[in-house]
Amino acid sequence: MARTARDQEERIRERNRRLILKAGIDVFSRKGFDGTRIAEIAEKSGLPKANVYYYFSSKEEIYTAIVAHLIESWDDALKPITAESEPADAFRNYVRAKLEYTRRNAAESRLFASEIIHGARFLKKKDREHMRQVTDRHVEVVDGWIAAGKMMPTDARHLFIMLWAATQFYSDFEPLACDALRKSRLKAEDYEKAAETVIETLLCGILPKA
Amino acid sequence: MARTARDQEERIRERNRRLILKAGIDVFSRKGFDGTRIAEIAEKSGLPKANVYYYFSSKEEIYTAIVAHLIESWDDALKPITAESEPADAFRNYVRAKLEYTRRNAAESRLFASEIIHGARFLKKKDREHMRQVTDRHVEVVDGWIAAGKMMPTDARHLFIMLWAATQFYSDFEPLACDALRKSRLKAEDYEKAAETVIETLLCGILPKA
DNA sequence: TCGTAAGTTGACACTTTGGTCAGCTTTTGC
DNA sequence: GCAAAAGCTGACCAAAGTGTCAACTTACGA
Repeated sequence: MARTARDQEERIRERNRRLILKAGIDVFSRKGFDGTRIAEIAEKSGLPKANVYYYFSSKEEIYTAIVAHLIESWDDALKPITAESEPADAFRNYVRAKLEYTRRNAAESRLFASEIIHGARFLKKKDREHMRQVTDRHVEVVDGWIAAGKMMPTDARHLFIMLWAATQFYSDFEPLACDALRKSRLKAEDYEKAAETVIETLLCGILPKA
Repeated sequence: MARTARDQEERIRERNRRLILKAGIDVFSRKGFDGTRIAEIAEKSGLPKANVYYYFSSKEEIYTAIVAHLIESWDDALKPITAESEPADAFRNYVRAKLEYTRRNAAESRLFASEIIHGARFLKKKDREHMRQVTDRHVEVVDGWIAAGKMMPTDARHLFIMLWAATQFYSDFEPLACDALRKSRLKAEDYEKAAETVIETLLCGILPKA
């Protein structure tokens, strides 16, 4: 038999933990930390409540596990920003990748947004430091582009904030986005149009060329 | 004596309701709807809990009163966008006004952001419709500018989303903004710099002119 | 000054909910 | 096959938190 004891054990652990975390993302993102009841996570994951506590020792532990995990997964979206690439291509790809990511992972995105809005209570020092360093590295890249005359002189840090803000908005504040666009739901094509507008506005400006 | 009975009565009512709403903004913005305990609002407002329930029949009523009130106060920030003004001036003034407003009213801003992120559960139909109509009117103005050749053709609705996103970010996601800017706290000058960057980026684009 | 309405409040009832636990079943390693 | 470890779970508890209430005080109007 191919599956060893250890294998099987890990399989059960992993499967159930994943079920719990997945249900947690769903509920936490809709209700926030305090609004979430473990009973609902248990229900969603198809496990009895006591079983949830067998794998996680507290509500906070589930929550922080989710937050920590999704921070890692964001690094990918920033990949397009490298010193070797051309600014125009890099920003185009970044905006597209980020919008696509938040569209597909809207729940995680909202969960994180809610966490930050309420003061980043449960965001671990380590994870914050990681994000700061990733930002620093990308700021350096942009400053390099500016020094090389490939870009107008701009404050790179504020620029990244604008990019983050614009790309998060559609998923995090979906009700507002829907209202502003006069749509009942956002579809892939709305995100396409969003990417287009953000990119065009950023790269070309909104005034007629002098 | 100038103050009549009616006056006095209103004075007490108004004063206490205001105390409660003010405390509510503070606590709701930090803890969210579910994380907020009426006891804490009572404490902050210096009133006993039972007295809070004398003026508001439920937690939800306090919350929705706050949300409804702050939606009105936002209309002011959009004042600069009128058909008569020049696009460049209008956007400049709008961004400045909005950033200044959110800086001074960060708690309200976060409270509203949290409400939207969690699905706008308590946002009244009437208030949503009001916001939609305000947006519509401003979209018409921008479309007018475009038709008159004063602006590059751009999707006005996505443009307003970008503006909203960028101007809300610094207050709503202050911890992230601090990290990105490598500051421990945001000061007025940081908002100044933010306004500058947003305006420059929007109006001129980030690439060297062709 | 006195009756009435408004305002105040400590104590309490009731529900929700995070977390525990003791005993059970299943799986594993040998 | 069997002991030990891992996994499972219904029942329970204590804390917290919303909303109520009946009695009390203050303010007002005539």
